[in-house]
Amino acid sequence: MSCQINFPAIDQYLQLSQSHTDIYSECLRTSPYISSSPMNIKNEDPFLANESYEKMLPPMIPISYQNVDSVPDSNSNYLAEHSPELLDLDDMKPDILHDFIHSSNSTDHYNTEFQILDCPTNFDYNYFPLQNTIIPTQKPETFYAIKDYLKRTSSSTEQYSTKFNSDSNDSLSSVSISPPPITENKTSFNHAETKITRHKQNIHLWQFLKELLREADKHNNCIRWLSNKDGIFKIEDSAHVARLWGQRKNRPAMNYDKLSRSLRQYYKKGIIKKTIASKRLVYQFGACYL
DNA sequence: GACAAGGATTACG
DNA sequence: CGTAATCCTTGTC
Repeated sequence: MSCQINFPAIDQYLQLSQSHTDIYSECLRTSPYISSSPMNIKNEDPFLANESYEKMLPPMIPISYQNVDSVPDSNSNYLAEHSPELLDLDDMKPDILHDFIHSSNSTDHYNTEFQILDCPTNFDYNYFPLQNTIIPTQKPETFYAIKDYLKRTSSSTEQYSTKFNSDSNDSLSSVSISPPPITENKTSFNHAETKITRHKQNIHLWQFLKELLREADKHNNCIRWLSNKDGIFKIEDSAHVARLWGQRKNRPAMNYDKLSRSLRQYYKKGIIKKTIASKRLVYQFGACYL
């Protein structure tokens, strides 16, 4: 069972990798997640076999071949010679994810399942987990599916059997996700030699503000939406918001003066702007960051 | 006095 | 190098 999906970043990956036929063949051979037809998703994975996940996951891309110093087959020499020319697939994941998110957002089928909050043009892969990017509205499995996808693509050494528990204050049910099959071929690669880096979560101010806006009730309404649709919000208690920001960043000396300076730095990037009729303590997220 | 705008410098990952 | 933190000046309400 397969489905057609179009992801430019994956296209690019495949295009580049096609010149390395042997390597690409090796990718196919060693990964159960990418089919011989580039745009098809194979459903050998029990995780993907679930109908509800079928269209939601981009093909799993094998982790980077860079730094692989022992390839236990006849392609060993070829890989060793060509691996520096290959893209670091870890580096491509942001683009792939970006494609995926935008694709999901623009597809009617998914519009009712996702609420995309953040789709910055300079998608920051370092900033995970995704719960600050995607809010599950109807199908928590969808959210967890992505989360699990990221988990699996970012760390092949982790155990895949993960149980995600929903917050107690909403109606989301918990979902158990089974481990994907690890083939002999796949595990034969020396993954320990590949650079699998878990970047430390480093939240940005605009992301933090969105977080507060999402749970305004928890913070005495120190910040609230004036127009959620247009991304216009008002800081009702500047000192409180600054204090919360300072707590998050472990900067006890944070105040609104400094926080607002950081906000103004966003102007030229289009992340945040002042509203047309500029009002005190009222800001607006740029269209790409809604 | 609180906020806005933005220059300059420094800190940090 | 990018993002903030920090400090500062000038201006508005």
